[in-house]
Amino acid sequence: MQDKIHEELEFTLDPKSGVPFYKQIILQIEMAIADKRLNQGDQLPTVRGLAVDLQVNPNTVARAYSELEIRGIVNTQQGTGTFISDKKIKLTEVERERILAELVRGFVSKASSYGFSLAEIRTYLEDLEKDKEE
Amino acid sequence: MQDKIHEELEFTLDPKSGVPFYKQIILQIEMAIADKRLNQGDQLPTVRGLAVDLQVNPNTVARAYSELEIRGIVNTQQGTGTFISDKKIKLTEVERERILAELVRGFVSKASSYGFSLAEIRTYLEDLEKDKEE
DNA sequence: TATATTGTATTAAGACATTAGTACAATAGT
DNA sequence: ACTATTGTACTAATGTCTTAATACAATATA
Repeated sequence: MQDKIHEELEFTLDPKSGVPFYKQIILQIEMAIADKRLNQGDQLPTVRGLAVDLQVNPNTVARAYSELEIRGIVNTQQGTGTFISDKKIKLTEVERERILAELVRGFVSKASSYGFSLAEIRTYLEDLEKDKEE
Repeated sequence: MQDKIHEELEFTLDPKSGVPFYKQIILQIEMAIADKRLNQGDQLPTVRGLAVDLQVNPNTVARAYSELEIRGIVNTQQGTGTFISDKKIKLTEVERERILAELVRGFVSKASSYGFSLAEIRTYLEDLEKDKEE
């Protein structure tokens, strides 16, 4: 048993968005991790619990958790629950670098096609960092 | 009529990748733009020509071009061809900012969920820039 | 060792995505 | 005008995605 479930997560689904339910769940968990509302060891809502809240089939929640598990972002244990994993002990620096490179590559190629330069993107990120500090 | 078609583009398709043909075409064009192998005004291979080269139906190439056209990345004219568009005269600064923000938002939230910090991502981009200069 | 709680597996329905076949339409250049 | 060259529309076949129904399995804990 680890930490308690964060009640303040407040997941919601938008059926009109065209984004599949399970992807919306993944995105909201990613966001919560980025915002530090979810941290290592935190328990996610249970598959069943979240399914009831969101009024979807448990499989839909399970699929979201399953994708996050494949990525190493959560750990799941039957009978126990699903928890934000402690990635630091699982990924080597080489693996981290490879994943980041892959993420960045896809992002940069898309941004470039819109006419954004590498420098422009970096500057934008710098501004984002400054905003966070304030 | 504008510039000649770049012969050195060398598009290829990997049927085993699981990525749809039309998406592979889009990605390779985005890459070529990022690498400056394609620049404003350049003509892309014709729908039919590329279809023959890649051994796919013309509609598959047309679909790739069509998506790029919707994004404002290429301009298409029947009887004439498809060309890399001059985005600078079409997008306002506000629109540019909005698009970049949207791209970055998705990317950062995903990267964060893998445990990458904003600072780490920015540093990685800086290194990329330095590599390009060399 | 019950039994409640947690996640998992299988299947099927419906919608959507992907591609090819074929025919059509607009423009350029003679 | 003619004709070659360019992109486009329509349709059908096939596969994939998304979700739900339902039943199953592992763990925790009383």
